[in-house]
Amino acid sequence: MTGNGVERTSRAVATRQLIIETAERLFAERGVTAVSNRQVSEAAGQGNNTAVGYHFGGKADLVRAIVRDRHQRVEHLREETLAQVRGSVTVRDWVAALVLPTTRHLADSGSPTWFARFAAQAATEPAFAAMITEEALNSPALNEIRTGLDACLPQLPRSVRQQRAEMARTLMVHTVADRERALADGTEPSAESWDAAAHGLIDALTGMWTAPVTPLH
Amino acid sequence: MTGNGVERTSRAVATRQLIIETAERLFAERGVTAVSNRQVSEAAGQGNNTAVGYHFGGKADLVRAIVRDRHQRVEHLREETLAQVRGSVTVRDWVAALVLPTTRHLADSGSPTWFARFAAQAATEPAFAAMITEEALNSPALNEIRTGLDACLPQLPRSVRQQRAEMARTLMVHTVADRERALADGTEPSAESWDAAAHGLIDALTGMWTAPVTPLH
DNA sequence: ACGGCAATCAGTCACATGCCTTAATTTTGC
DNA sequence: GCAAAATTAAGGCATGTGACTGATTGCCGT
Repeated sequence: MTGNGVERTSRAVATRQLIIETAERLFAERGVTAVSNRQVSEAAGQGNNTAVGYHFGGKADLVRAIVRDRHQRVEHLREETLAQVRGSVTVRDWVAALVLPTTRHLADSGSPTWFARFAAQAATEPAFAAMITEEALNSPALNEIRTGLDACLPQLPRSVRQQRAEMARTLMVHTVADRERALADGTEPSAESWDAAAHGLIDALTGMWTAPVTPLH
Repeated sequence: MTGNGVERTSRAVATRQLIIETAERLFAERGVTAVSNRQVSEAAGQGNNTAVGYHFGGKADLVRAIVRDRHQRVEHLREETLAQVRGSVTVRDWVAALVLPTTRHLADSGSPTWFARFAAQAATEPAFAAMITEEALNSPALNEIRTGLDACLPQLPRSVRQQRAEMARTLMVHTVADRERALADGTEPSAESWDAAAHGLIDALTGMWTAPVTPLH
């Protein structure tokens, strides 16, 4: 049947993983909707042109599988980081806990990487945006970081808090994607390393979260 | 010949404009690459299924035309705003000059609007990203605002300035797109009005730009 | 009024895609 | 080992797409 996440034969999980990685790369380079399931299957070396359909169901399910695969890897890093910040009441610490797991993962993954560009596109594409945010809520560590950050900013009005949370998410996703794209293009990235990019992002996000709220008019 | 921007008959410019507006809507709702030229032509009421090809050349040229059309409208508002801030040395003033023209244009355009979502997608799609940034550089007012803002932050290192400029751009584009999407979905937007969203964005961006730069390690 | 020409319409063709069917091959449960 | 299930291979089919072609409409200046 359609591989629905249940453990299958080792060959099957290998091809699943191969398709996931191939698709992530193609999607990042050419665009999620611009790449057909057929192209993914063929690029993954599958003679069967319906390999994506067989293993995942459809493109949406493939996208979800890619996201889950990466989330799973980043989650470990998030838990590590979380252990070090837990109990802190400093905005910067919690912002760092939000940023560093992702950038560390990218740095550890060698070069080139594709996940950041893929994620930015998937989050922007109307067909997948809802799914992406939905998947993000499944991370316990991420939710704990969010509440920890909220606790550092008790005076922030609800609407401002919500707006800044959206902005923070947007900023993280697209900033790392921009750097990844620059690395892939060969154009000079604005930060020397993933660590430098992360620190710049943490500075900026901390400034954003702690910015004074001016009244309307 | 292919409508290349030169003034043609009134019927042609009318259909061109009709296609532009139809395409903007379809692209915003379903995704730029997910919508075919054929669908755009038909949705615009053109019996000819190659109307897009005839009037614009290809999808990339259509996207460019949409962007130019909106840029042109926003540019007027930018010049007005610019006249009021010119000479200021306050970061917040220049940030406001960056944000308000777009949000004002969206507020003035009635409801629903589609440009913000379209722009966010086009800027993220690898096939169009370069063109979008290229088009953005054609705005004299925008460039003056950028230099004005830079002048307010003379102590900022080059790399940090560049990184924050990218972040500011990303943040503006996607934040207004998020609000537009929320309006279209019927979900509660995090800001009550375009003005409120703009002020929240200005607060956040000002905080981001003026955030202290911490050294690495 | 009328002839030229831009603009629109209508139909066609080659091609890629998603989905389906069938067969071959590998893995698993017993 | 062996039968059954799972996986991969291979090809076909209907549909949608971009590009091309020729016919038709309607506006323009003379």
